[in-house]
Amino acid sequence: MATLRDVARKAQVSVSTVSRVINQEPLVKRDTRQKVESAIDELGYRPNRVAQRLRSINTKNKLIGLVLPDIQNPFYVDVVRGVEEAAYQQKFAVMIGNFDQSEEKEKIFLEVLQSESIDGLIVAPYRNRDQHIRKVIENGYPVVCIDRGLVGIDVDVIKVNNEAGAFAAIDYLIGLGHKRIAHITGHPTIPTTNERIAGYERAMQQSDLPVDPELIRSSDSSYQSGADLMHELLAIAAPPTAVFTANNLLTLGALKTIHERGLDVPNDISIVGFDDMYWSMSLNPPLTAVRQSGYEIGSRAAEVLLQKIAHPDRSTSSVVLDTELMVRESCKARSATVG
Amino acid sequence: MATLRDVARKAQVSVSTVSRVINQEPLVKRDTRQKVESAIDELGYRPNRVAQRLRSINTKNKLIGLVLPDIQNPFYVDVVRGVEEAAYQQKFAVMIGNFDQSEEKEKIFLEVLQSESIDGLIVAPYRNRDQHIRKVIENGYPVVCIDRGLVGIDVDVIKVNNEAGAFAAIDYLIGLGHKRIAHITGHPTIPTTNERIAGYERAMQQSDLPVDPELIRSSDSSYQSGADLMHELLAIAAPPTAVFTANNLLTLGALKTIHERGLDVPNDISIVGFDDMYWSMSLNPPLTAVRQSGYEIGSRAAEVLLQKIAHPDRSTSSVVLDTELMVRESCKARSATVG
DNA sequence: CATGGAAATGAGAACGTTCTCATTTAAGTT
DNA sequence: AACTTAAATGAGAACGTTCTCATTTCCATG
Repeated sequence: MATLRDVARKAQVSVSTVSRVINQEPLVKRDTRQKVESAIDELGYRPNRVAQRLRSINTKNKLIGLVLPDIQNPFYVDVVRGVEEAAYQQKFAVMIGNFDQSEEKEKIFLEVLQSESIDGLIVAPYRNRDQHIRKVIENGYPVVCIDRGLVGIDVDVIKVNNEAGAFAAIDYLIGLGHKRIAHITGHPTIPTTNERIAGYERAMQQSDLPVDPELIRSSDSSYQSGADLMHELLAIAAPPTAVFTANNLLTLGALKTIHERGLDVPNDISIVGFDDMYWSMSLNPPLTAVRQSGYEIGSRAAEVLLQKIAHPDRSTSSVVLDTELMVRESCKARSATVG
Repeated sequence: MATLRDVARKAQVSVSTVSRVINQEPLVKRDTRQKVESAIDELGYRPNRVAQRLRSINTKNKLIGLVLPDIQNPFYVDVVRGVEEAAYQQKFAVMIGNFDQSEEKEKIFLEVLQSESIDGLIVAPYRNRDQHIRKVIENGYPVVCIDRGLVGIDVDVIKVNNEAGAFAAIDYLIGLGHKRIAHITGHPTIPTTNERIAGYERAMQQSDLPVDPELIRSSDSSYQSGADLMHELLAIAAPPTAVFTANNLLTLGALKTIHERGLDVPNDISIVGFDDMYWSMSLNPPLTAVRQSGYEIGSRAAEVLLQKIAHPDRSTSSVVLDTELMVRESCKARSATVG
């Protein structure tokens, strides 16, 4: 790789001048600039980002980190795409770390990021009292959170209106005549879970329907839990006629149980999922789902982060995006007399 | 962040000694080592990887790149997980780039990687005559390819036995009594496509079945193409009784058309897909598919790359992994008289 | 008690940039 | 022409490491 020196030698100018040309500083005469530029072209010179990074105190590093709990979740894949897109526009590189919900891996990755001297970090905290991330913030790195914030720290957050999204789903089911609506959801310590439960309850209460605690089941957000909890729900005395699942893995698990039991969607049971996936319409029947745009969340998060990097004393803010109910064919009207 | 100097000052030794301790070099007296280690602990020192990277000629960078054409494809997500796992074990960080099949983005990302002075690169070339990657190899970077190699360059490849995988799928369908078996596949310029077609043909010929060119349809590997080609296939005079789709997006597209037409899987038509997904079993009916383990491909690729980085003059090799036919419920026996 | 040699440590250049400050060059003013 | 000021360029330190080479310390041996 050619270096600044090589270019300088070739263009017969000093290293400083070449640096100025590269950084588009104005104080360079036109023909010097051209001389340098052609030398750069001839040598195929590209600045060494590592050296740039080492030298520059905090600007110019042009590298941000993205830390995700589970890259297998299609929602986060969309986030990745959104972040990359926004970052590329400003010539930032993105370092992605997926920690598979392992705290140990998360810690390692956060350390790597810091010793790579990144400019900032986008993170979807697994818990909202994540100590490792807290430490990163205390070290002075700009951080933007996705999905949920952190307790006790004022931090930028990009999230979705979970309460309203859940409300819309339940309200839709109620509108179809459902009265016994189950909710399979994640761990109750996670804020998004509570928000979704709140939306569920508000919709039920607004229509004067009872909130039966037996119908709200939570555990971790895994495929297996979805299957197990659905199993439990089908076993109770007055089983639900509709179910609202709080994320895509739970949805798939619930569907598995439903199919295993030989039940038909939507004739025997209706289902609405939180999280739309690009293949939701390929399920049979196509799934009705609450869509949250991971892409938009990612790109907004990146924009906020880049601004924060540029203006470190910018005050923190919180962006709440809307969800959209994608009505497909997994729900069916229920005559008022039944259920 | 504390630096080497800070540690040296605190431990009352020279910078060189601290460096030696960090790099586990043997020439340090036991109690000096302890003094330094406790200073490191007290200051919470972590080596600055950027500086390490700048200084070390080619060893020790501890950073590899991973370049993927489409991170939305669950197959590549598995690859990511495999690569990360193997890399972490040796304290390598992974820089992931997803270029969404855009040559421009791919080029930018490859340039970024090089100016980050990575140690090596794992790449799934979109085409097998990718000029950008070729240039990276010529620049002397160790490169391992996934899925396909590059024409005219001797490069390490980790791939799957596509021919055998396709053969198994078709042979299975033939065993069920199918005779008119369609194949929806990707662009014929892509080597994997040809290999899968070859497997298809060999299976047909082995059972003395005609290879009807009308039944083999190819275009790009998109969802839309899957839907369109399925449409075409259902319109011909003697439509197929079974279809083999060459990747997951094509499978989903084909399923969409089948469902739209009100056809039933597997009673009206059987389907086998190449690429298994974690939610394949949640489709209705659960999809029979040829499984290639992205995770294993990724981890093997990382292992080979790390070895190559450690021993640059290692000769290139090619690893071919087996596929596995996951029989579920999307295929049904066909009586010999029909079709 | 030198003394030779290994073991342990230190001094300082180097990696490729940026950035501050000094110097040179150009241009304008009287 | 002499002087002032602004524009353009250059010299060299600095970033936090590694690494070569030199120096010091230590111990065993004659």
